[in-house]
Order: sequence, then C-alpha cells, then structure tokens
Amino acid sequence: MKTGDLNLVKKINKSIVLTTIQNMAPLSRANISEITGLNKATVSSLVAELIDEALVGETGPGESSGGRRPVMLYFNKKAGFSIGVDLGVNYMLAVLTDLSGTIIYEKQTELEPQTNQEAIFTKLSLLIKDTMDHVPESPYGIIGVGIGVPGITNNEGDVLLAPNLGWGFTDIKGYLAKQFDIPIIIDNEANAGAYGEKLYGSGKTLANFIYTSIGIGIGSGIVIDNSLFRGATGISGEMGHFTINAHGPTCRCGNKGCWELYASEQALLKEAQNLPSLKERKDINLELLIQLAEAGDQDILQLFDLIGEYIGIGFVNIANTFNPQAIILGNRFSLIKKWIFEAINRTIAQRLSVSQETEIKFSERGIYSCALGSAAFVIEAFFSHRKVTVE
Amino acid sequence: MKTGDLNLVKKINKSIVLTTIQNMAPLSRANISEITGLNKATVSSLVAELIDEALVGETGPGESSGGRRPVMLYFNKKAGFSIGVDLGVNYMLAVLTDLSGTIIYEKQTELEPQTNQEAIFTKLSLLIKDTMDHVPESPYGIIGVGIGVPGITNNEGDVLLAPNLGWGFTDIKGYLAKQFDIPIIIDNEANAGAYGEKLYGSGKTLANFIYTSIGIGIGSGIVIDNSLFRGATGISGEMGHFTINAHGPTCRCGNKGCWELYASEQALLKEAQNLPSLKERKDINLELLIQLAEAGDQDILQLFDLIGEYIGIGFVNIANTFNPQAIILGNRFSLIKKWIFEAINRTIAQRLSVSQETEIKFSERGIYSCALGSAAFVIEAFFSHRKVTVE
DNA sequence: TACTCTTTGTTTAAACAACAAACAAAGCCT
DNA sequence: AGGCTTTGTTTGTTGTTTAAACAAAGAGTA
Repeated sequence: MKTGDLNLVKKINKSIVLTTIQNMAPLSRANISEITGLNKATVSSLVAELIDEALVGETGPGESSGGRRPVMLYFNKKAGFSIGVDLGVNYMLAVLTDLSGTIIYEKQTELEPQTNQEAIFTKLSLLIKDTMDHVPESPYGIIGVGIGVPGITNNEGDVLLAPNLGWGFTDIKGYLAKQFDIPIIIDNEANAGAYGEKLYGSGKTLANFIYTSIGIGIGSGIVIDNSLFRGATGISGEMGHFTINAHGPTCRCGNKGCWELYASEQALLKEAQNLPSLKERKDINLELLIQLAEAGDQDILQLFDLIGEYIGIGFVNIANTFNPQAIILGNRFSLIKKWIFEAINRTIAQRLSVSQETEIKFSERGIYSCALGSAAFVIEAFFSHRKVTVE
Repeated sequence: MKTGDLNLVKKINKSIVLTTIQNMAPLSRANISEITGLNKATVSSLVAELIDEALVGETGPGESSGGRRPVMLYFNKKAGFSIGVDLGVNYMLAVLTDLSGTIIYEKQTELEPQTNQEAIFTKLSLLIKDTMDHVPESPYGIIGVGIGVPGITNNEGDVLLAPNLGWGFTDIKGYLAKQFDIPIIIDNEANAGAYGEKLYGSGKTLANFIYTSIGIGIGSGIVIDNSLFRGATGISGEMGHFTINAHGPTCRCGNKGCWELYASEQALLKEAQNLPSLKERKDINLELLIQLAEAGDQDILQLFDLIGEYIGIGFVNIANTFNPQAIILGNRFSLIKKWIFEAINRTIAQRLSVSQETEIKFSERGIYSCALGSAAFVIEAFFSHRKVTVE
C-alpha cells in the first residue's frame, strides 16, 4: 500500500518544480515559488538537487525588475536521449530525441513487404545501433528504446498479434533486451501516435481526444484526462473492427461489416480497382490516387469523398462513445486531408447530435507521430520514478 | 497547483486508514499497522482522530493471539445517511442508505407517462421529503441527495437533454437546492447504474467494465481503472447511438442505423407488434412478452433471440473499443436474461476475435443499481475531502 | 556619490508528521 | 509466580516545509 511520508512530499514538490521548469523555462527560483505556491526556501533546495542531477542548469542573470537580478534556470534537455522506432509494414523509421522530444537524428529503412521476422529483427537491431552511434555525450546517455508496432501488444512488451506483419505472439522485447542493456518499451502504433500528438502535436492542448491511425487498417489511441488508456489487458482501441454494417462482408477479424472495410486504405484501393478508368492498372496505390486527384480526376475525387463519408460515420460512433474534445486523424490518410475533410465534416454535421462539439483535426507531426510517441514513452518511464501526481 | 506538505501526508494516511477499516473491519490498530505498513504510533493517532469524527468506533476486546487482547475497530456506517433517486420515465424510486450502501428505507412512486415537468418536480420533492423523514438520529444526518436521470447531464448538475422525459435544458439541481440545503448531485442514469454495480454488484471485483443500461433506449456507463469515465464535458456513453447499419433508418438523434433501433425495448416492442399473432393487440409491453415467453410462445422466443443477437453485435463493438473485463447488462432487459443470454454469447463467439476475453454479466442489484449508485455518488463526495490517492 | 527601496535567493529557527525504540498494559503459557 | 507475547501509547529523533530574518545585488533619486 502506498502510504504518505516526508519522502513522498519531497518527491511531489520536486516533481512540480521540474515540471514547471520544463514548461516555463527560462525562469527564476522566485518565479517558481510564485507560480507553484511553494516557499522560496523550498524551491531553492529542490532546484539545487535538480542541478546536482544534471536535469536543470543556470543560464546566468536575467532582467532586473527593480531589484536584484534573478538567476535564470533552464531544463537540461540534453541530459539524456531517447530512441523511438516506428515499425511499419514496409518501412522502419527511427528517431533520436532529447528529453524534450526534439529530433536530433533520424533514419528510415525500407522493407520489402512480406519480409520474414528474422530479417526484420536483424534490420531493427542495425537501425537501433546506427541511431545509437549518433548520440552526443551526456550524463545519462541513451535512456531507452521505444517501439511502435502495428498490432496488438500487452503491457509486458509482447506482440500478441500483428496481422499486417504476419506475426503471431512475438517476444520482441526479449529479443532486443538481449542485445541492448537499456529499457525497452513496446506499444501499439496507434497508442504511440496518440501520445506523440498529445505531447508534440495537435493534441498538445487537449485533455481528451481519440487518435485514429488510418492506413492499411484502422487503429486508435485513446487519451483520457491527459493520459493514454490502454484497456484491461493492454489491448484496446481496436476500433477499426467495430461493426458499421451488421450484415456486411466478413472481415479477417471474424466480425462482419467492420469499419475498416469501408474507411481504410485497403478499402480505398479496392474501390479504386473497380473504377472503369483504373480497371486495367496493376500499380494502384495511395500515391497514384493522390496524383490523379491533384490532376482533377473526377472519379477519384468522388471516391475520396465516399471514403471520407465512411470515415465520418465511424467518427460519429467515436464521438457518441467518448465525447472527446477532438478526433485526430493520423497516419497515411493525413496525406489526403484536403479531399476528405469536407466529406467527414459534412457527415458529422448530418449525423451527430448538435449537443456534442467534437472537432476533427489532422495529425500535426505526420509520419513522425508514432516514432516520437514511442520515444516519449521512454522519457516518461525515465521520469516516472521522479514524478508523482496527487488527486 | 497542488503541492505537497505535511498536511497532505496526514490526509493520505488518514484516508488509507479509513479505507482499510471500511474494507476489513473488524480489525485492530495493530492489524492496520501491519496491513498498511504505517507505524503503530501513526495508526493510533489517526484512529483517534477518526473516532473523534465519529467515523470509526471501538467494539471492545477481540481474541488474544497469545498476548494482550486487541481493541477491535469498526467503520461507523451510521455516521450519516445518503439519499439516491432513480428518476425513471414512468416511476421514481428513492432509497435511503447508510455510508456503506445498505438500504435503510425505500419508496417508489408511479408516474403517468407524459407527466409534465412541474408535476414531476413536485412529486420528486415530496418523495425526497418522505425519505428524509425516515432518517435515524446520527452525527452527520443526511449528507446529500443523488439523482439518476435518463438523459444527458453535465458536471454542473444540469440536465441538457432527456428525450424520454420530454425535457430540454433543465436546472434540476437549482430547483432542489432551493428546497434542500444539502449537496445535490445529478448524473446520468447509466453512470449511476454503473457505479452502483461497481460498488455493490457485479462490478465489485472488476477494475474495467462497461455497464449497458438497456431499456427504452440504451445508455452506458464506463468504468476505467475503478472509476467512472465521464467524457470531456460530462457527456459520454451515448453508445446506444453508434451506427451498426450505415444506411439503416434514421434515428431521432439524427444518426442512421443506431444500435438502439435494433437492440432496445423500443425495438423489441415494434417487432412484436408486427408478429401475426400480436398484430391486433394494443397492450403490448415487456411484461406481456415475458408472459408469452414463459408460456413457450415460439414467435416470442425467436424474437428475443434476434434481439439478443443485435445486443451481441453491439457488445462486440464495445469489446473491440474498450477491451473491458466484462460488459454488464442492466436495467429492464436484465429481466429477460434467460431468453437472450445464449444469443448474446453465441454472437460474441462468432464475431469477437478470440484474443479478447470479455465476459458478459447481468446486473446484480437489478432495479436498485441506479438509485444505489446515485446515493453512492453522494457518499463519495462526502468523503472526497478526506480521501486522497497518490500515483 | 550616497541613500533608500526593491527584488532575489539563502540562512535560521519553528512547526509538524512519521517513525523507531522504549515502555506500559494485559493477556497467554508453563 | 514468572517469563513470554501482543497491543497500544509515550518519547525523542529525523526530515521536510515554512515564515522570518538576512545577505546580495540591483534600481531610483537627490
């Protein structure tokens, strides 16, 4: 049982001071005291410890406001570095970030579709090693590696199922832990994307939102009260598989009429193939359709509109279920924003009860959301034993 | 900003001690010390204060285990009383409970359908006053009134919309506050039901579950990490209005093919009306159908089965979205459990990916869930300034 | 320049909650 | 009767926040 003692009090206040510096630097000890309500003496003593731990530094004297000049403090975001990997179906993207989520280095590797698991593991190791080589000198070095996987993961770092990779149960954390002696965090690609947008993108100012990652499939990350909801056993947000057509076609998940059969890249490409103008072509992919849309192809524009409508139908379901402040659309479909945005909003206006005010947004960090979020999971874990919240 | 100080530590520990006594009484100070890890001296001092506040009492000496006999403590559940009201469409049920949720007194009032708001308010006042008259003498008296309303409420205690009552925006809290000088808490009927089941029913051992209240409409309460999720602005769980048929009939909410059009009492009665055997009858209601089912009417049994299937389809959506440990079916449809249970489970087995293990349960407190949950909201508020949690 | 006032940050002493250890109380066992 | 065990209180220590005093360093003004 978690009882209270003096140690806890200190931890809470130190956490508050650190968070304040992270969010509002540059600022002085006096500023912190005023903002937090903590006594000046308390702030001084806690800041001294944070400086000892290399998490905070002094930049020098600031502007006087009629008295002694303050000593300005900053958050030492270079105290350590995190690695985040977006493990896609046909690519791998790794980013190296500092403790504030700024990208220091990035590297992308292409993957042949259907690459076997052994080969993916090897490439992943190489990618991580390469990224590690680009870490600057720092007190804490690399504080961990986070990986976003397009599939279902549990809280122990196992992948339970990743159909688009052809994986069943996979102990990816175990594999990596053997090679790298640092914390490894595995999570779902949509959760990571949601977290990335929460910290560094469209979700920065939102406490409650749903991030929907629409690509080949549809995944989602649920942010409630500023933190990610992972569900009972770490599986959740499989919203691509809710039924929007009770007697529709069977999905590979076993259910019928799943949303993702109507509103994903897989649905889009299938419909495109049926267009008279494209019937013969074998090279249909999202990029081609974007080209055609740019050129003003009416069939394609109409198709995008239809897909947008189905996305809107799913969004109405999400809004009715969670009443979030916003739904953020991310992953590949953020590329076709301009052709689906109107249809999504139109559908929502038609179907959603007026009392709800859910805004539709698009991912701000684009293809980086997932890698950034994965890196952020590591940073969160690094700070977790320093940060405490009370309610 | 919420900083830490000695006062906070004390509050945390006092809260732990009180919770421990509530959950495990009768027990001694030494027991508490052992269970919580708090020092014996600390426990003694905190228990002394709780006794001063009349929340805890001593029953007398317990069994010796080879030394001095312990003084056994109990939670004084009679220190105050709470009133919970289930404001239904054609009835009002009030319960008077002690601080542990035990019902001391209850009273139900029938309502004519379409009763106007003024009349409902008057009846509600009378019901509350009558309930108050049955309160035993106690240190804190009546600590508040909680009301569960079949509609959308916000966190300020306003009803925004209650279609089945014919209400638009209604300041019910304001009305009651004028007459009763105690805390008034207004919440959605499904949220209250969920909370009632969480504390005193099928949800007691579950940290994550979805309570679906299926009656005329379908509402839902979402329990995440042992606490109720209310959504961005206190509106959430309008799951009855997610689409399960993208191009189905239009619902009064504006959306199309809403789940509640296929799986609620309203759907059931409409289908029943179309049965050849019932075409001429004007007195179709749930109770009649139950009678017929008991008598073995094949048409009715088949109809129940069909409705069960649609309930199952919605449950699959819920499971895919939240991955809860269980889905608890409550309200009127808990009455027809034996005729729909099999169809629900069958549908889920067919449609839900095997990796998920969501159990289907039925409400344990039956028609009391909502009133009990409403009363519990009041108790929670009463303790909220005493109880603190840290993470 | 000299002086006062303001602001910043540190030092000092007081308050207080948890804690360990000693102690008192009240039982059990032989 | 005496030793042992368990319970619960008392006593003194530790560690943290805090208010108040203080020191440092600048601004403003005559």
